[in-house]
Amino acid sequence: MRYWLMKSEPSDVSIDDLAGFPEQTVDWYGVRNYQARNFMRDQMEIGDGVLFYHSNCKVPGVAGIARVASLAYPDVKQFDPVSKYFDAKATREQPRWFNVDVQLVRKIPLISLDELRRHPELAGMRILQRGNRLSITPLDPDEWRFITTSLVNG
DNA sequence: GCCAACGTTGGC
DNA sequence: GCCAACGTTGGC
Repeated sequence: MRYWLMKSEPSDVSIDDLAGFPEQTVDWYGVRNYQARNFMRDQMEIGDGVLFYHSNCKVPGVAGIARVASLAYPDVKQFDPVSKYFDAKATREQPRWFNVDVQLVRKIPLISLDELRRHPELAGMRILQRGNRLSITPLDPDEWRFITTSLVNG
């Protein structure tokens, strides 16, 4: 059982979009970074905890709690010539990009990036490090616990 | 919309 | 396999 922080731009898929999807589940398409892909393909398991993070928006922060709902499988968008995520070098036989499904557990009052920075317990979070751009990062169990208990209920 | 940081690409 | 050029990310 692992824990992850996954960034989504709300103009693409917001927490409310997710809540309205069938099964409140989305296929996490469009990851085009090898490190982030490898996390999904090699490490994620069904039931892993996910913090759903809103990025590149007015108030960035953790917008909900979710879970990994499938193992990784080939990202369908890599085969779709009209998609901006199309990859001409990917084939059905040799897919390059993978994604898992992510299912909403519950929406929470937004924990802003500012708020995250305020807690020394979270100082080690990848997302808070200077220059970090990875869209999927692992979370320490302690960080997960602190955020999903102390911050969500406090 | 600016720009620092970082990843990828491709010529050599 | 180096590294300059270029593209992207994402907070501000």
